[in-house]
Amino acid sequence: MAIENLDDTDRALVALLQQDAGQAYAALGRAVGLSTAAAHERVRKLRERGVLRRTTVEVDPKALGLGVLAFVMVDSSAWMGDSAGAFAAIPEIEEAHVIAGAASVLVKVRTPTTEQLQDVLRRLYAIEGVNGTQATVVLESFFERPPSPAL
Amino acid sequence: MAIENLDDTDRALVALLQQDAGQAYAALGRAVGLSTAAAHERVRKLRERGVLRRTTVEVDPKALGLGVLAFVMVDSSAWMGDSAGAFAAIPEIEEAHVIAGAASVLVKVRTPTTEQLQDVLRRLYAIEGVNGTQATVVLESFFERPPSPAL
DNA sequence: TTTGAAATTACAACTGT
DNA sequence: ACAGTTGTAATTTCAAA
Repeated sequence: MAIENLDDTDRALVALLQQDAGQAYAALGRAVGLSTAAAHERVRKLRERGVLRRTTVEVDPKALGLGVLAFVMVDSSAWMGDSAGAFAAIPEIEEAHVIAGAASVLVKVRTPTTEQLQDVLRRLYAIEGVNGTQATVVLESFFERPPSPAL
Repeated sequence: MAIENLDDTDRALVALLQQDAGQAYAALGRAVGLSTAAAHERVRKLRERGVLRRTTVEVDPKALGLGVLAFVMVDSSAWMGDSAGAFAAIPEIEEAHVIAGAASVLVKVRTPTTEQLQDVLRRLYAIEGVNGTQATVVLESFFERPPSPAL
């Protein structure tokens, strides 16, 4: 699952789909020099192998009423390695990563208001082992984009 | 563009599309109690209004050879408000946010190796006004998911 | 909302490597 | 066996009534 063998065609297909997952297989095939069915089969296999996960839509967070974005460093006294579930149970948390360094978990949080951000912090404190948080509020997002495939 | 008026049906459609943007309009309509064409029209308008942006595929970063994830706090002496382009020009940077607090920009970086992470830091230093970076390497990602619509 | 034509997807059977 | 090609049936999209 980790080390996958992707050729140039696979990588091109991934890049094209990241840009626009709605386009027809015929268009994908044309772009990489393959027939419709061959492009289809390649993509099916990429999905099967787990290289491609779900197809989603990017949303404008502000339009959903999510105007506040913050990153929170979560300090803990205990080993947080299997607390993934506790973080996932807080829907406002978009990402949670175990990090090297001072704090032990870094989370990305989106809420409608700063009051609700505070409420998320309260719920973070309720997680077993958590003994401190340090929130950094985002003033402006320059951009957020999908990972670009390594050369 | 910022304050949008979404009813419950719109929000349900957004949530369904985030989960699986590939499903047919007939299925979407059934799920929210609408005809195929009505669901289609709703989604078309959500796109038009910019609530829904592009449809993409989620990829497994490891499968693309992107095994290293890090968050970097970028300190600067000058106003970084219009340096978005300079950050966007570094493809390894997935997100860049202007933040309140000590450092002035927070970036999310994905690279194949830590050597290449170091190279990204070098390129960050080359940006006008940048005078310091502080990288935090991710040991394990619990999860990364799309923003869940506010209640 | 329903209808229907055009486009697209999904699945064959087949071919060459 | 494997990956690709063409052909075709079943779905789906999407505009018009």
